[in-house]
Amino acid sequence: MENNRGISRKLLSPEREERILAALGDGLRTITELSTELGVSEATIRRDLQSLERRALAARVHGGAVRADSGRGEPLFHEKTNLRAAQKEEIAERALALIEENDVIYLDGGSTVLALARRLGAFRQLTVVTNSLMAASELMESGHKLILIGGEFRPLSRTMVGPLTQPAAEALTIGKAFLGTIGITESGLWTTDPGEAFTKKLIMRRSETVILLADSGKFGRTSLAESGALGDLDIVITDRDLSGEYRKLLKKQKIEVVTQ
Amino acid sequence: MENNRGISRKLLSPEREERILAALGDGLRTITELSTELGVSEATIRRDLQSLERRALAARVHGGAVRADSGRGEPLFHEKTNLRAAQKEEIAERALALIEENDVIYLDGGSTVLALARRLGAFRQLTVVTNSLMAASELMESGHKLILIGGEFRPLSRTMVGPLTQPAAEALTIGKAFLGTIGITESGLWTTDPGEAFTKKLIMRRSETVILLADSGKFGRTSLAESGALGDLDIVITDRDLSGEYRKLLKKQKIEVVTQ
DNA sequence: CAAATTCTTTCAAAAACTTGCAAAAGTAAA
DNA sequence: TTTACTTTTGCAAGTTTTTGAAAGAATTTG
Repeated sequence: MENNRGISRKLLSPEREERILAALGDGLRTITELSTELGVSEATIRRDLQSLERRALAARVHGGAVRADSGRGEPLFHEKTNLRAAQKEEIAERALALIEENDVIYLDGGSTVLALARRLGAFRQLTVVTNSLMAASELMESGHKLILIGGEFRPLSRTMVGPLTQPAAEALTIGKAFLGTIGITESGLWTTDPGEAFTKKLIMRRSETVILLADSGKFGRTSLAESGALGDLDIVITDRDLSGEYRKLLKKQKIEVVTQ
Repeated sequence: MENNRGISRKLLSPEREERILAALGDGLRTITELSTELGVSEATIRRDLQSLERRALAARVHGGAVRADSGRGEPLFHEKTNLRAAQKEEIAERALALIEENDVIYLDGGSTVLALARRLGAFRQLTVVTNSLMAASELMESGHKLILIGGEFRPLSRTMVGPLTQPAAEALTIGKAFLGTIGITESGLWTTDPGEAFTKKLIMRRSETVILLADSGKFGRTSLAESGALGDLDIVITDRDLSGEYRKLLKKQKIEVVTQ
């Protein structure tokens, strides 16, 4: 037999894939539940879930799994995708006001920035640099000059991240960078993936103006990897629910806050 | 019998093709089911499905098969030309035979290479480098490691091209590069766009084995930009209609020709 | 910290797949 | 029609993949 390095399955039949995803439909399911429900052993369920996880269709947790709600490229699992949709649209609208014709802008991954990408039809001629395949799809036929940062593809966020993004990014100078984030605290920005953190920091260095798009729910949240300091930011666009505490914190760092 | 590299059937009768596709109509069917249903041996069913798969009409999985079109999530972007589609599928099938588990491969733009990308599910673990957004979309959920070459986006071909692709490409070493082309003549390969030519040449330099996928209609055609010399190629995969003239030419350059 | 649960890895059996071969079924030319 | 040739088919041998069980590692819980 061939050496397959721990990858234990070639393909999952579409039928069972379908059934598992359906079973995962309503929240978290345990391995035992899935096993009895589909009439196969727990070992098999584990292998199936491995396959689904590898393709970013499900996320495993100790004892079970949840569906990776394919909400257009947002890394949210059991959590709601569109709970803050209204705020995100508002924030995108405000970000749009910061853009001028002929700008060179950078678009990060994340649903808030994607909402901004959808609005760029309002302009005639922009140079858009991005590491997000979602944003790129959105802008493919826009007529704007589109530059993709290469790198390793991260299925969960549908972005290119990691060290390979460096050489290409170093060759560019960006006017306004629009970034999203998982969380923001006193000590800086937070992201789930180290590769993503790497690329975010890189882009901040190469940008004249760094603009963070973060709804108020992001404040106070942390995650695995630190992806930049507050001092790296020039402008933060958020919604009106931002607490006074963070308002003060940003002010102290001389960061312009756009709200309302 | 002729040597067909594992492809064991020339043609499937339209009548049985019809019957099998009808049987596949509603979801996944097992080989045994199909065998008893159509009254032929399982071996024959397997060969029939092989034929259907080769023409992208059905997808096989361990234990059975599903219809290709009924499955979810296929048509991401509409494919333009179905010109020479059969040849392209054949060529892709031969190209697939050159790939081994754990290879590092490069996929160029173009519909022939895209047909190859669609078949990569047959492997568990590949590293796929590409400058094609179509190929990337196809492989997003494949579980393969996917690396996108960054650069300026060229809408027509949905690829990243030009000088910006250089820094990222220079950082990689590719095992097998699968390239398409607009035309191929005595003096080399031809492409419509200088930026695309630049990137093709770059990739050839970074690849151990350069494999050109070109149906016989490409031979003798030129275009705006020269994108490489014949000497840069190691293998050419084409269809059986290749004229003796070009056969000789490739032989003289010590290029392996895979046909039929 | 230990017990209980869950996960990963390994193994062997079962199921499914591929390939080579020879017989059967087609096809085309004489 | 016969003959020579090609293609398809079913079988069988050999290979690969999937699966469930079990042992040991890792994680969670009390």
